Amino acid sequence: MPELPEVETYRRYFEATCLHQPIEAIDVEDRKLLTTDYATLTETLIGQTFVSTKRVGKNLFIYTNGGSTLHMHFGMTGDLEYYHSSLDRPRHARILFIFKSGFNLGFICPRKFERIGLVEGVDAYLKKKKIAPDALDISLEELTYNIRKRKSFIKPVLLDQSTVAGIGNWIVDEVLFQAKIHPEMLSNQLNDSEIGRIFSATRYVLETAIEHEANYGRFPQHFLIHSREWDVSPYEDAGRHKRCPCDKVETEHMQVGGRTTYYCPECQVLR
DNA sequence: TAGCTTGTTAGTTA
DNA sequence: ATAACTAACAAGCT
Repeated sequence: MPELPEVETYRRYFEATCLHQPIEAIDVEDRKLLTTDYATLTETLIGQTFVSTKRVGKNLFIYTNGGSTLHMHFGMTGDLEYYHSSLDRPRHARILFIFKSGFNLGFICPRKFERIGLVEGVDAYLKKKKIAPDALDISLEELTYNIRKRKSFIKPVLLDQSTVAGIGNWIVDEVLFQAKIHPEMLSNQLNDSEIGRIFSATRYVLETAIEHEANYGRFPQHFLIHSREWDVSPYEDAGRHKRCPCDKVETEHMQVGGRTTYYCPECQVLR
């Protein structure tokens, strides 16, 4: 589920656990997960310490005391877990950063869509990958420009990381719901009011999600996300409801751009 | 069980 | 050349 709020939560977790400890070893179960060859990765990082972090969209960058930059992308199912005893090694922790302190950071990737590697620099990486400013940093002007220059359904345009960075399939549905915009509105036909609502809703949804450490079950009841079907604990399941918060109709779902899309046919009408 | 899945990108088409 | 769209990627879950 790693959209922007998860990655921000991982970033804070990493900062709280992994800084300033010499790296003793790196264990890689499957080298396909690396974007840097294994020898270079270990030769560069062993003996160094992590000193600070930066997040842009769904990308986490970690700086070391030796001037290197490590990049992590969490794909669809990535996670981090810091632990001590090797008996506690989490399931699917396919890359381990083993610190001299005896603690370990597990990079968890059940479906192997995740990636780790060294990058030359954050700005160069973002430019090469055509990643737009972070969804919490982008200006209304730049967002407006990036939306209007495209001619497609607004949902896939917002999912495109070159429009704005950090929005994934669940957040985009929530943003469009809060902004009261149908996911199949054409991006180049949105007026200033509508784009303004997308801009505000993006910040509101992301800030709320980060506050709750991306724990969707705890989101406010007027969020559309409670209509989604997902794997939750029985506690969270009790908060799930298919009725739109507007209380007029049930939410519906369809495919937009090949992705499952939830929306309220009453609140989000095609114009 | 066969079909679904949160992200990204190579490949195809226009 | 560029933009839009689709399918594929890997593996786990139901």
